[in-house]
Amino acid sequence: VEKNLSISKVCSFELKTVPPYNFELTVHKPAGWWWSTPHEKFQQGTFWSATRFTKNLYGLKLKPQGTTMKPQISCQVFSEGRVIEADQQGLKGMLQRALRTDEHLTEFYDLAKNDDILRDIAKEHYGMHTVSWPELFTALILAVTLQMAPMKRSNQMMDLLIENFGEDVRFDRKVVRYWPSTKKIAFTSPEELQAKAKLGYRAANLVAIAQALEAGFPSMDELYAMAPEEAKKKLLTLRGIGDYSAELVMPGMGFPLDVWSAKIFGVLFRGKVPDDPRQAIPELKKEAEERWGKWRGYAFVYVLNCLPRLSKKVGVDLTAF
DNA sequence: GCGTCCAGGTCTACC
DNA sequence: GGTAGACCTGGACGC
Repeated sequence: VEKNLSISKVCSFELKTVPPYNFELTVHKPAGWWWSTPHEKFQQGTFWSATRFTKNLYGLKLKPQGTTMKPQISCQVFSEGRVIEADQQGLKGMLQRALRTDEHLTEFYDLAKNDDILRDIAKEHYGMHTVSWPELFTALILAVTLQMAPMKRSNQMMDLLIENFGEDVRFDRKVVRYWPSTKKIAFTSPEELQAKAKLGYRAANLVAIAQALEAGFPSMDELYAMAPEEAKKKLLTLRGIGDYSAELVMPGMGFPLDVWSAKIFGVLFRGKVPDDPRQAIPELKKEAEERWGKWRGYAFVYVLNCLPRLSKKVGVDLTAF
């Protein structure tokens, strides 16, 4: 009989963050988006999640200390075996990058003060940072399953991928279900992915992506170390990854408009839903860049996490699209 | 019940 | 360099 072996704690450290930083709003966004896996847990101020780093699975227990203005995050890492010093440092760097602990928001809030769309919502979620994805492959899975499908179907594909090809991380008396590895998907046939995860035409793309990553594609940390344009160009070489997906995979670098968000920003910028939302995407992206510059990624996240308040303000139900 | 339509894009084949 | 058409397939809808 297989035992539910729990993995044990291997290291802990503190992460200093640049204020203002609200940990809960940052990892547990009001609109419900997850940080690393849909099955991570946030209970009574503590956050249990998981990630893969240099092929190993880790359980993560993160707890905010202090306040939004004097913030710090206590991190505990759980793993099957010992973790060498280099990987500990690597994990720490990954967390800093993915939790945006070193990002100064002063400039964004100054901009928001004079912006009709952002003024109120920046105050409402003061201290909320954007995050980046811990692991590249899982971000690519999200991008691929969001393509050309209603949200319900995308969720179904992701759930089935985790259920049939993913792994459980057991630690600290919690179970966090986690995404499949690149290795697992690289050696799975598109037909099997279609049958078991209902991926449709996306199955072949996902296998090709997994194989490209297995063959030595840069990691997420390495992509963030590149110039943004170079990183995007690299992502675009992956099969099935286009403009929208590349910007979704590296949030903060662009303005990943799809048909759904184009409707929302159409209302906010022009007072109405564009007649042809897909066609309007390039113009709306340009408008966002002119209006918010390098902070457009932040504006994107604040807007999409404050739809109820914005709906009241503009008199259109933005949550209904 | 059944048929039809299309979705939180991307790629290819043609101009 | 720009743009129709095809792409899997489960729901949502009309009848």
